[in-house]
Parts: sequence; C-alpha cells; structure tokens
Amino acid sequence: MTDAHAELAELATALRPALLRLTRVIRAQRADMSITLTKLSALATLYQRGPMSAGELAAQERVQPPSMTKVIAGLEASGYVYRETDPADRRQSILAVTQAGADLLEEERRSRDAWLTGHLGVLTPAERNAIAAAIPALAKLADS
Amino acid sequence: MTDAHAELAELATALRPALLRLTRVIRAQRADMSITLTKLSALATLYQRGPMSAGELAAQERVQPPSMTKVIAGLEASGYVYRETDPADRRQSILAVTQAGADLLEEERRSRDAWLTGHLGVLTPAERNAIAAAIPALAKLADS
DNA sequence: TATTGTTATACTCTATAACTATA
DNA sequence: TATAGTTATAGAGTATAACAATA
Repeated sequence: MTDAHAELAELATALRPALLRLTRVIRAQRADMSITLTKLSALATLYQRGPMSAGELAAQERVQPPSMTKVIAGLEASGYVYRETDPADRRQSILAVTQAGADLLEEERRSRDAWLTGHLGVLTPAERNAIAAAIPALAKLADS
Repeated sequence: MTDAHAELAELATALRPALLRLTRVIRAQRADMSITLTKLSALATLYQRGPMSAGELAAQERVQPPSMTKVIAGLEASGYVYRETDPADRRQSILAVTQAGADLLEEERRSRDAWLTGHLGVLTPAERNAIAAAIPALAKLADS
C-alpha cells in the first residue's frame, strides 16, 4: 500500500538539494559580473512587471522589506533604477528601471557566455522541456 | 526563423527567478528549526552517499572547502557527524553521520509539517510529476 | 492607530588568500 | 613540491526590532 506522505517527502528530499546546489552554482558563476544574482533578479522583476513600490517588489522577490531596501539602494547607486515619490501617498516611492538598467538586462539576456543560458544548451531538448514544464509548478510552490 | 539562443535565454530568464525565490522561501521556512538548510543538505548528502572526506563533501555540495569546514564544524558541535583520521592519509578525516544525525534526518523526512513536503501536497499530481521529471535535468545543470 | 519604508543590528552563507600538516 | 584541510578575513544576503514619516 502506498503512503502518499512518504512519496511527497521523497520528492522534497530530491528537490531540495537540486535547488540549493544549482542556485549556488549560478551565484558563483556571477562572481565577476557587474551585478549579483539578487540584484539582477530584482531589476528583472521591476522591468518585467513595471514600476512598483519597494514593498511590492519585496513581496514579488520573497524577501522582507529591509532586505529589499538594501538591494534597491545598490541598484539606485549604480544608476539602474530611479524612484519618484508617489503623489497619492508620500510614504511610498514608485521604482522604475532606468535606460542603463534596461541596457544591462538586455546585455545579460543576449550575452552568449551567460552561464545558465550556455549550460541549458548542453541539455537535451527533452531535458529542457522537462525544466520548462516544471517552472510554473516551482513558481506556484514559491507562492503558496 | 527561430533563434535557438534567444529561446535558451528565455528559459534561463524564467528559471532563474523561480529557483531563487523558491530557495528563499524554503530557507525562510526553516528559520525556527533545529538546523539550517545548508547544514541539513550536507548532512543528508553524507548520509545518502556514505562516509567521505571534507573535500569530497564540499564538491558534492558545490561549495568551496573553507565553506564546508564551517558547515562541518557546526554539525560536529551539534553531534550530528563525527570524524576519524584516515589511517592511509593523515591529512584527511573521514566524516560520517552519527545516530543522532540519522535520527534528525528521519525526523525531517517524516515530519508532517515540513514545509516543502506539505506544500508539494497542494500541487496537482501533474504539477508534482512535472517537478519530479525536471529534477534530473536540474541536477545535471548543477554538475555541468 | 495603521501602514510604508528605513535604520540599526546581527547572523548565515560563501568566497579568496594565507597557512599548517602530511604526502 | 603538491595536496587536504583549516584559519583569517571580508562581502553578500537576509532577518528581526525599533524608528520615522505619512495616512
């Protein structure tokens, strides 16, 4: 007789190290690049989803507000994002990506030596399809 | 005409935030547990793969040796691993999981409220299958 | 009072460089 | 000399608690 919980625990046990190690590898590969993975991710989200407040961006990225404050400060200092006080609620600022930020994202996307893009090319089409098919479920897990 | 590189870049762009956010959520959920995700992962690897040296464990976990030194020190202090000097090469120690370490892993696996296990249960069977199918490809990426 | 964001502080994770012990 | 591991040091990432400004 099948134990459903044991099966889920098995899946969790297999998934956890795969996520952790791959994230480590991706971070390490970025060590000598212009911005870190954390900053790149926040910048990409802001670009894709459009201008938003610091709190909204923190929620999107699944970090606490003080963590996002530091990430934004770095992106702002580098000239990749700017902010304007929301006239409707002066506690908030609306963040947006600058042209330099958009250029950086485009460069990252296009770059032939971007590690993850290059290594995805080493996988078989079936393996890439398997990853593509799993992304919505992984995103749903992060949301739940 | 299809640009293969652009497609890979798209996949990378979708995968990266999913990995990063899910890893953040999993780490955050462990905040009040007995050991951190990094230590749990190293302990689980040592248990599954069997006794090995510190250098081997670092390579398995995709971290540099000094990082693993600290992880091992914590696990040893907690009584979850022990080491014995390799008689054939006295520079190395062979690490192994103690009974307390094995008990902890069993407890983690069994625990009904382990976050990841619980939340995998919320996914549909098709979503879980998609994740299970992607794990080997994710592991291959981390290896490549 | 409640909400948004920041500052202050601290801990975990991880790396590189330099060193020690052994081979 | 070369290798395995540790120590020293530093930076990134992240959190909680306390605070300030605004609603």
